[in-house]
Amino acid sequence: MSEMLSQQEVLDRFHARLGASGLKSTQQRDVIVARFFELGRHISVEELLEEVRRTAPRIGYATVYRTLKLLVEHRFATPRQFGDGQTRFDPADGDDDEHDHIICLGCRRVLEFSDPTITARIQGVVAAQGEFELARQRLELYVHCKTEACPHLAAATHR
Amino acid sequence: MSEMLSQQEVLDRFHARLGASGLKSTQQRDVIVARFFELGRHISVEELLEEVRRTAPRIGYATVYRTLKLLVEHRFATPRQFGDGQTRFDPADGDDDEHDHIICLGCRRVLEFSDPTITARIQGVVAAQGEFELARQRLELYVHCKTEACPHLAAATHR
DNA sequence: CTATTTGCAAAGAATTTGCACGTTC
DNA sequence: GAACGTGCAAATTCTTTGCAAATAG
Repeated sequence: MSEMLSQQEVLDRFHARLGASGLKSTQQRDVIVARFFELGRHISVEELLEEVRRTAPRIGYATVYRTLKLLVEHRFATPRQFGDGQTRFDPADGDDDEHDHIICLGCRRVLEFSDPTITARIQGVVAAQGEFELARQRLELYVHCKTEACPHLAAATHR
Repeated sequence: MSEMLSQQEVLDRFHARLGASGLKSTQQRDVIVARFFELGRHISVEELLEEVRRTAPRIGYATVYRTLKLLVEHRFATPRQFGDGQTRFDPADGDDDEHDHIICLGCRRVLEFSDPTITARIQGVVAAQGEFELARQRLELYVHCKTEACPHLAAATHR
């Protein structure tokens, strides 16, 4: 697990990596990327577009999609699908910085967590197999939370 | 973990559950459901439609979608998204019978596995939190496999 | 006979792409 | 000023839905 980096540091690393790939830094990209890291948690394209348009109203959603794709390719974002039909994106620091999710089936809240004992167990199992090299893991726990705010209307299915 | 049931038993249980919900058993549903359980592993709608049309060429894909939705609602199938844009469905026995997946980023093969030591650890963590009731877990390990058949062209992203 | 289901085609929703115009390097 | 990026709208892809005809109980 890598240490915490500031938004600015991550932005700088992103710029550096753009340059290294012969890509350009543009106003739109800067706004999108900055806001993405400011907000900092599993956001959908639509939410991000809305946020970004406060600063730069003429940005189109194709640009947001394209910028997020770029972020994903360079490992500054991780796409997630929790089963409600929309892809969410999590910021990452450009290295590997994974965490897992707890999703409440009632209120659709998504919490992040990370538990080294689980991770260790997983790595042990994969290593024991010997046939695979682990690239990435994804663990999602679908739960019913015990908050009053949460409608406990047994959402029986994933969607 | 529940014991193995034959296809026929699962089909019968499905019929019983249809009746109990005031739903009808039709030729199309029977063909789709039977084939789904015969094939037995994370299949896409398109693949299933193709399979089913060998027996009943006039079946439309709306029917396959609707039947799978029905199966999901009654817990005879579990929807999965591995990041290639298509929903896959896993057969289940109508109770809870979960397993996890290893997905090769190179060749897109999907293997099932289940490891009680991991599951135990997860349940321990959730229980320790006390705030959640675990409904379902999903663990996916994205790997590069060491088969020759597998193109090791570092598919860096999820898609 | 009546409610449910089907097949088709059209509608929706999420995402990608073609292209003329703008911007960066 | 050449290459890359943007915005728009149209295209794609996956999934859902409306409706008249067919079918199960």
